[in-house]
Amino acid sequence: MAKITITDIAKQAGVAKSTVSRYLNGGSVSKKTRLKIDQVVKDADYKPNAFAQSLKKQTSHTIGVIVPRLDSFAQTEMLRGLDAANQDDILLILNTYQDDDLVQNAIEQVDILGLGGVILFATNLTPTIKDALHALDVPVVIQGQNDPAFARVIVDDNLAGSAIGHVAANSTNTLIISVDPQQDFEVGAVRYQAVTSQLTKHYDTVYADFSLATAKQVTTQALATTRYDTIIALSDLMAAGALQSLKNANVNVPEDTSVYGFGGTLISDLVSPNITTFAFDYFAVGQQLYHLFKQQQIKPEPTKIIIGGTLVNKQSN
Amino acid sequence: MAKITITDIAKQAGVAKSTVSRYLNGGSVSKKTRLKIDQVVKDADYKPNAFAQSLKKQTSHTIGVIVPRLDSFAQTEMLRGLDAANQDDILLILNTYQDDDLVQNAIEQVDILGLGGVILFATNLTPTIKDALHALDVPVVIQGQNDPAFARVIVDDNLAGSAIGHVAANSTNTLIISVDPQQDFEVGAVRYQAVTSQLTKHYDTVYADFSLATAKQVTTQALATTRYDTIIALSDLMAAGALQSLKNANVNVPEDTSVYGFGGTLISDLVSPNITTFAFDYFAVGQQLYHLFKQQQIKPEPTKIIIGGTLVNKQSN
DNA sequence: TTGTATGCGTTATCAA
DNA sequence: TTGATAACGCATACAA
Repeated sequence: MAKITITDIAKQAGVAKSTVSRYLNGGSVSKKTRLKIDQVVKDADYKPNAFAQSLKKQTSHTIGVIVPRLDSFAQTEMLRGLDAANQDDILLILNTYQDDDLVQNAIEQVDILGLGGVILFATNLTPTIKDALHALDVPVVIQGQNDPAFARVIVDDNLAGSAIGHVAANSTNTLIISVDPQQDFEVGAVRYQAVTSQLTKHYDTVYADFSLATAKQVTTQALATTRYDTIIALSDLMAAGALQSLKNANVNVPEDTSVYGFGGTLISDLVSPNITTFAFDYFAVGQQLYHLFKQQQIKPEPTKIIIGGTLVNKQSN
Repeated sequence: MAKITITDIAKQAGVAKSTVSRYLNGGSVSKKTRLKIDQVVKDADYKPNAFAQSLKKQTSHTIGVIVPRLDSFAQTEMLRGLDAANQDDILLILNTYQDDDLVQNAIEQVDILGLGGVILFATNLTPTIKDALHALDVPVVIQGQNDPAFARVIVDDNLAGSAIGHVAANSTNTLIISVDPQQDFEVGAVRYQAVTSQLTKHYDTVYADFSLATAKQVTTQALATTRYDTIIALSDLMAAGALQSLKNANVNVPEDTSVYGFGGTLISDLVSPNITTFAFDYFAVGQQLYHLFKQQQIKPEPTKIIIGGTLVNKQSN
């Protein structure tokens, strides 16, 4: 595809290239020349060069979206929401594979690539990462952690944790599959405490890393010594891991043990029995993230947006 | 973060900016000035402006990766492979949500954003899309369809289909959940025919669209009138859909009906019983895609790379 | 309303 | 080996 520039257009239309530029950017152009340029632009299939534009304007319409993992329904749903709300930006997805160092790298890319901003799906907001974010002079919006220093969209972990905890309140012996609060404060601390605040009897807590394999493993370990009538996993995928472990141990769900998850993602419907879960509208989270980002471009302020959800009773309790 | 340019570096080092440019690009610089610039660059934390570079060089180190859907383990595994093999490029992921028009849009972005190339996860290679790809003057690599006009990496659907078909060869009544070959020739025709070529008795074929919901629905429809001893779904997710339908119909797997899938993704382990499937190494596909792309940059030719796989016997047959 | 001239940050050409 | 200069494509201040 031959690269046709603004100069070509100007030449063919018999005007100066600044006139074409004005035409393109909605500046003042007479009706006559407008029509003339209209024509030329159309048959030349002209597309402005984004590099030149960005170089000139010192900013780009590309937003860096930093995500910890792509193989998660919650994340991809949020991406879908972002995409749906997106009007005129390019979303550059930067996968960090749950590695904090890669988050640093990704943030560096902002300067290198001249990104117009950052949307960060945060798990572990380390001081270094926070500093790097603050050093940026482009809008930053985060998701997943409720840090008052940033504009953010979060799901209502208090509501969610309480709701699940409430249903399981009278369990006599509960196993909670959580995550290290150092790794994800929002889930490992906020959601966790909302759950435990409702429980009236004894409970044990084990940590996994959001993966199915680890959740399965720690569950098996726990089951080796103890019998639980309830297992609450702080994510659907970890609940699925627990389910597999229970199956291996020949424990019936829900007859012997009830299982709960969080998220309401496809996974909760995929496994059997389906997992009773607190469903978040991650698509809406994505949409709100985009809107919040656009708002930050106009007026930066650490707004907080909370997205609710609903308890979905299925077959696992 | 103050934007520090090559001119600043030059000034501070007391040399011309062209010298700094040479320094940065491995041109000839005397040891003395090299050390001097070394120092300045380091404490200034200088990062070259990607826009200016791309504008000057008329190409960028950003590769557009066009993917039909993000919420698929196969796709994300390939992305992981791409990322892992990636040395010095930026991967711009363009999600098309299985919409052919969006593929067109994505290809247009190549010119607009000045992308250095395209990696396309293809499902439906329409003439329009093929034309658009050929019109590009940057390297193009595709995955998913075996079109001799393009450099491509594909999984061995003949092998896979035959393997599954062979195991199910003597089923008396088989239901195949396929996809419209117009929508995905490789799966809907190649993989499909490899399967049917092995079957010795009767089989019916229904179409779904790779989603769990549709697969479930068409299975339920089929079960309404007929009893099958085998169901072969051309993807794991569709097999999961079939499984749910069977469960609803109180058909036992594998006692009454055997179920097979393709992919070997997490899904086959998530559902119960686990699905016997033909597992592809999608991570390797991703890696090969990147290597093939880099090779295209040097010497364009429609190379074909085939990635094999293995039959994984689980509990569903 | 239009055109001229300049600069964004970088690379490349060509003398010195 | 070095440096002055032009050019990449576009946007804008300013003059006409």
